[in-house]
Amino acid sequence: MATIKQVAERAGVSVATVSRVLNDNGYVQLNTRKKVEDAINQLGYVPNEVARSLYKKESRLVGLLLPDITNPFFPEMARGVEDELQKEGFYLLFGNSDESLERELNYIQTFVQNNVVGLISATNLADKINYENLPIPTVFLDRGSQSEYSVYSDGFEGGRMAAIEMIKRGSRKLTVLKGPAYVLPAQERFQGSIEVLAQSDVDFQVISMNSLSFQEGLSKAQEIFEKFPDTDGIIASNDITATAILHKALSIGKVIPNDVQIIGFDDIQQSSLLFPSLSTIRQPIYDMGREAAKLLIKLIKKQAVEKSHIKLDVSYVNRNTTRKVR
Amino acid sequence: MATIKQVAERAGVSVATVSRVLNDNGYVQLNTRKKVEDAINQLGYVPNEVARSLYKKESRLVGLLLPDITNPFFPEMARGVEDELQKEGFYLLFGNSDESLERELNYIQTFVQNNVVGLISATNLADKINYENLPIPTVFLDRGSQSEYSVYSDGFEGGRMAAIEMIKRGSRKLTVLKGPAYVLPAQERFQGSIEVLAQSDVDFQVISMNSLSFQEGLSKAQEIFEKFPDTDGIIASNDITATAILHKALSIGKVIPNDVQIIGFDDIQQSSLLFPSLSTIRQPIYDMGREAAKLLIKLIKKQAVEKSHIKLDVSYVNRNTTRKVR
DNA sequence: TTGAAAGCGGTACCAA
DNA sequence: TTGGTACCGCTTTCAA
Repeated sequence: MATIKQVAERAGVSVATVSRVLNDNGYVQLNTRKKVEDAINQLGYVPNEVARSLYKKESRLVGLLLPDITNPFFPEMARGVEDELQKEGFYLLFGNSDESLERELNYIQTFVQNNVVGLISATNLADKINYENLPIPTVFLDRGSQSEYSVYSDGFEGGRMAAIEMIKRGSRKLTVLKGPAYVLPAQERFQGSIEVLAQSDVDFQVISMNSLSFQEGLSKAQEIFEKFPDTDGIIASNDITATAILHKALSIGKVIPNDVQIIGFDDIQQSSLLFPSLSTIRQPIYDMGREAAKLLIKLIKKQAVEKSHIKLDVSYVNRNTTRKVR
Repeated sequence: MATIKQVAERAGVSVATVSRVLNDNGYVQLNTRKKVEDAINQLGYVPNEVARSLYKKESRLVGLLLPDITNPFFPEMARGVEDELQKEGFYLLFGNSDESLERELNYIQTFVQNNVVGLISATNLADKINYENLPIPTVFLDRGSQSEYSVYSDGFEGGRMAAIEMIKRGSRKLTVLKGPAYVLPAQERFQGSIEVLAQSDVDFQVISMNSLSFQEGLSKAQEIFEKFPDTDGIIASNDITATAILHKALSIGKVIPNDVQIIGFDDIQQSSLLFPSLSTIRQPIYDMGREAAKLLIKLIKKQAVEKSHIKLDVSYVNRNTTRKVR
């Protein structure tokens, strides 16, 4: 690995001059520049980002903290973040917290130690407090308005939509799944659904979940179909649990959507691949990632930020676990 | 952010001494150590990794290069890599290449500029050549033996298994999908299947695909069912295409697996969630990630490496797109 | 057992 | 328009 010193020697100039042509600032005569560029090419020199980062006290690195990239919700989001950051020449330091506070704090510290210029966090667990004294801007993804900068989607409205569609499509005895309290976005969805249902003429019941896992969905579905065999519509907390419910329903011989309508939330990729394909409330996952990155970039560059809380719209995706509307 | 100098001042010692207690080497008297530790705690000091990295010419960072995290195959792999690296205190710099050589080279360069201590690459496109003059060890993931260090699974044997199972379960007119030439692992699978079929008494045909996307799977399925309506078994290149085929088959009224058996490759998470769930050849995706990380760690630590090419076993996963064996 | 100081590879100020 | 050099925060050698 060639260094700036070697380039300077070969070009017969000082390191200061090399630095000038590298960063394209200060005065450099044309033929001096030429000499330096030749030397750079001959040596295959690339500047050491670490040295640069040390002096400037900032890098081209951004930290991205996710609960678990293995959850199909997050890869799309990560991709949105990356694609947007890449345009501006930023790179990702990346970690999964598994919703463990210890892991989360550990990653945050490591990111900071490595001079990241910003942080995007999509975890549920951590309190704002853990991010408060950081020397760098932070954007929270997929969580509500309590934090200073955030990008999320309109869960409340999504919950409303889900309930409205279920009723419109004929369900009269609904079951609403309620996600665990620490998953904030799931709470908003739930509230939205409840609001609509409470104002309507249908019966409904609420089942609380301890996690949004497939396994948990399966066992809750079992419970629902056993205890309330006349349920004709289920509003799930996300697509994973909706998928589990669909699975269980099919395996015990329910006809979907005739016997039971099912609606999910998120619209992860696989939801359209199920058979029957899953009707759901779509979050613009990829765009959420992009918006978060765009917001962070503005913060990094200390540009004016018009909105510090960016709420994106959700939409109903009509597929085959809900009935045709008459 | 406190610096080592501030710690030294507060503790009334030199920075050299602070460094010694930090790294736990050299002689430090017990009460000196105490003073330093107190100062560290009072100031909330954490060492600057960038400065450390600059001097030592190595970091705690590892580069991970994937084609696309959005492809459900890769998150699990990435998780395996991360979980193993984390144990040793390494962190991930991460990028998606989209199989673009330009992006790939760009990421590699950035990784190197940031002093990564090692690299794991799961891309298909890039030639070994792009990695040859790197100053750091590289492990190739999910690709064959041409490269110096690699972790992959036994695609050839997997391809054989797929064909054997299809025949055993009664298919007599098989269609084998062949992935694009640049996706090396897909070629091996294909070769394995072909070998078995060629030695058997069944009819078979080969359809070449230009990509392993869902869309392409859908259109090839259409073609197959139109042109060869008597096909009673399809061996797909991966689970994504198998899913597309399943979809198309169901939508035109085929009964699965009675009319047509379908077998995939990979066993990505969603395959078990389909209805009917997808029979497939399972790659130990998570373990592949872990093994790659373990191998890289050995290389980084310059420990002896017993095997530079790690081939993991695949297995047949019997689900509901293949028939019960009599 | 401790401290002074050189050096890692850059950037940027100041003087020439 | 250029070069010398201090400095970023840390590690390590050498001398005390």
